[in-house]
Amino acid sequence: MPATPPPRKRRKEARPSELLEAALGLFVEKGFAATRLEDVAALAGVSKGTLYLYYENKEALFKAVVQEGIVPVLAENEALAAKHVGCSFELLEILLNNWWTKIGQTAYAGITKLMVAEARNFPELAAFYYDNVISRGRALIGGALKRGMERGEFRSLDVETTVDVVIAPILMLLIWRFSMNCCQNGESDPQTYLRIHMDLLKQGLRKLEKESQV
Amino acid sequence: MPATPPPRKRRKEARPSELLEAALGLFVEKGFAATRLEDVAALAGVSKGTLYLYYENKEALFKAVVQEGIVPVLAENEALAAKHVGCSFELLEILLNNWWTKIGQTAYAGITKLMVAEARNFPELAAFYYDNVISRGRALIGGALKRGMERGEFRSLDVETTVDVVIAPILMLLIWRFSMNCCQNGESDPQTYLRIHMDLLKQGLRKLEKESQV
DNA sequence: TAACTTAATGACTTGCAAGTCATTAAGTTA
DNA sequence: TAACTTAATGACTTGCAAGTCATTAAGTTA
Repeated sequence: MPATPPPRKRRKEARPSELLEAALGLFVEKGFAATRLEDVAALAGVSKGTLYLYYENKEALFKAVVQEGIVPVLAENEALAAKHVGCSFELLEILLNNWWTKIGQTAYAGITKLMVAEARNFPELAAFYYDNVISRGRALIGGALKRGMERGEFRSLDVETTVDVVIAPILMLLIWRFSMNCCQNGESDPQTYLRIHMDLLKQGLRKLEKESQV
Repeated sequence: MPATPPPRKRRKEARPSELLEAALGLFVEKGFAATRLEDVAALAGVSKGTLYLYYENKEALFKAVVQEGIVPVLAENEALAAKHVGCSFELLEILLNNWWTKIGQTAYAGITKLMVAEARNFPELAAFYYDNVISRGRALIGGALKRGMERGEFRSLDVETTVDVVIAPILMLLIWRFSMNCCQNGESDPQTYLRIHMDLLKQGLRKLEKESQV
């Protein structure tokens, strides 16, 4: 006997968020190029044709994932920075911890690795991500460092470059968990890693008395 | 009139190294999955069929690139570490600088990014790279840190985790140049970046008098 | 110089995934 | 309940790249 297909439900409102969630999961697991839109559709419980009803193509789907999931956290961090009154290292800690909590500990961490992995092959996505996430994130950390130097809490270093040095271990932590992590036998847990990074940074950035003012 | 094809030269000895060089260039530019073996062959001046005469498949070709180009630098660094007699921070500097010179400044830097990018989709390559490059590299840096802690030059921290924190900025530097780099307007040059990293590290690792011994 | 060995070729097969579009049917309107 | 609108489907088209293999011809041996 021929199996009767399940009835097709029409749920125009629920589809976009369900598709984005499925897309996030597969993009993070497989990467951008290797994710099949048919699989995204299946994971969201619809057919491939339906996906194309809501998103023009793979790139549009990806941009929507970033826009909905990551951009809001930057806005939140910008608000935190604007109203901060304490010392600058504390501000740095707050910003990095919030990023770690909202992005690093979620599936969105995988987007960081995806962008690093596929930027070269998808320059338009790279430009979108740079404008909407990276440049804003760098400005945020750069602001905290500049503030600390101006208030005499940190020693004077080139801000733009120090930003990159400060965020590199955080980025690597996010990236690692979605790449070579598989091989490692679970050494270095994130908590310890972040604590050591902040420890080294706190002592490393501190202005020592014997050093000359700039 | 039909163009006469150029004469086909038989050069069994020269082919492997020419194919490896072409493969390195394209792997680094496009990534592993997106590199077409036909393009590798063309860049090396042979046909696709010829490539398969020398390397069983794409994975074998990649392993050969790593084996010939990267593994020797690790052996060299192990020799440098074994014969070092000065202070431990100096050893750290020597190892990181040598890695930067021999790998970071060459096309091989792109292999770091490639592995991070494609480890998940090619677990066998990931395992090969982990065993032959990453674990040896970590052991090298870990040894220098352990040496410094035992001699009382560095404060006591979890070695395995500190290794990751110390190498993260170097890895990010290599990775960045082959991914999002395209978007950036040339801020933060490698020289300044490495100097700031080593500056922060030198002061960050230093054992301060007031701190308790472990 | 004829017979032979093997490096090199490239047309071909296979399989996969993006994107399309004619068809179906869920839910609404008259 | 018949006519209509549009959400949803999935077979199909298109294009691409890995890997194969029968054929060609460079260079060697007898």
